[in-house]
Amino acid sequence: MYHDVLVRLEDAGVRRVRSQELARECNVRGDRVRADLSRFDRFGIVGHGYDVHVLRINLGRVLRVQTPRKAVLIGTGASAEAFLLGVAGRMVGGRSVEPFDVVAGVVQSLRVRFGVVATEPGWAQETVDALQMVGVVAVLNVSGGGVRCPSGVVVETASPMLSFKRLSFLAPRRGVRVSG
Amino acid sequence: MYHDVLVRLEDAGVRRVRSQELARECNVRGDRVRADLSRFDRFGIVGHGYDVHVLRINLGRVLRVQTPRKAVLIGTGASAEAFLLGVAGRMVGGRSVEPFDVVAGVVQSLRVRFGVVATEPGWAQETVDALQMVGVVAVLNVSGGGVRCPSGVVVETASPMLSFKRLSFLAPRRGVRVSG
DNA sequence: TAGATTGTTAATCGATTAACAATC
DNA sequence: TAGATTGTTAATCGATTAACAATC
Repeated sequence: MYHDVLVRLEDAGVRRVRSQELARECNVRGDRVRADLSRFDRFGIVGHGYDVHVLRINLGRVLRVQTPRKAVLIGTGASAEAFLLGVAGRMVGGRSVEPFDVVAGVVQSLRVRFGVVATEPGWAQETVDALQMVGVVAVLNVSGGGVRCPSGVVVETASPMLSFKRLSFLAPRRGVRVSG
Repeated sequence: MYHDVLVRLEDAGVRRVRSQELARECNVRGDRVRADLSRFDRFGIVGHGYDVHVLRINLGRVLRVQTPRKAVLIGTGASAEAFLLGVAGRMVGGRSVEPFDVVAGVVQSLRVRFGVVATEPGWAQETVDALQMVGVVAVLNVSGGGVRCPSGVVVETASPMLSFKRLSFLAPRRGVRVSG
């Protein structure tokens, strides 16, 4: 979240940022930003805030987004296309459809560690299990299906349906005030 | 999360479910499920677990997903299409492109409370602000852009880029064991 | 009655908030 | 030196876990 904002700020030519400004962009409080960042190191200059570039680089290192990561995307439908568009910011060319065994072989020999599951919902579990078998350790599940995560694997599920149910519960209701 | 699983179970014809089984599907523990559910009511039968249908209905009521909710989707690109596909489970027909003022008028007069922002990233903030002005109280932001949420509005941002950065940090690294 | 499983209470843990000393 | 802002410590809060009594 902070990293995203820092990238935006740097692109906009901003040099210096205070914890409160960063907080505002992220809908949190200034002390929360400082507490979070200081878990890793002292990135700021007391009395002056943070150097945007320096903080972006350091946070990138912490998140390990500096070094390129090989990832495999399983699925051919609209979710797959939407994911590619969302990550690359543009349409990505060059696809071919291969049997899963072939894909698994490539994943294994190239030591791919990250996976995105964009299959039909009913195939999500099987796909994650298969990816785990060939060495994938982190999976983003955008299939809409549920997944029990095998040991040794981190699974993050992103589903518009789930997000919508959460919103439906969290939406402010007239006359009801919720703390936090 | 629980509601999603219950819908799947009911579709599969399952009548009864124990907290541990529900937990397994959601990658949590049985006592967590019981603690969560009992925040709202006593849905279960001691010694026998939960009736899938009864629990689904009750949880649906809590989440307010039973009553249909009017929502407005702003945006015409692939994110918008992908969202529709993800929610409806199929392609949805019947679109027309209207000036935003017209859309705002319709939102206001139909008292639409939910919004999905699938514009280009740079327009997300402006769109959320405009929706707030015409009475929207909950927004799902799938634009890829950042949004500061105006008061009185709940914003949930879903971004593949963000999810990927999180995974990149959480992914198990050889030799490092993390608690939790 | 015996066995199973919920719902609740108490204990633990971690995350957020508040306050402020350190220091640029 | 004065003002601003970080990083840290202590206090608060809420969420998770553990244990078990209640009861179907």
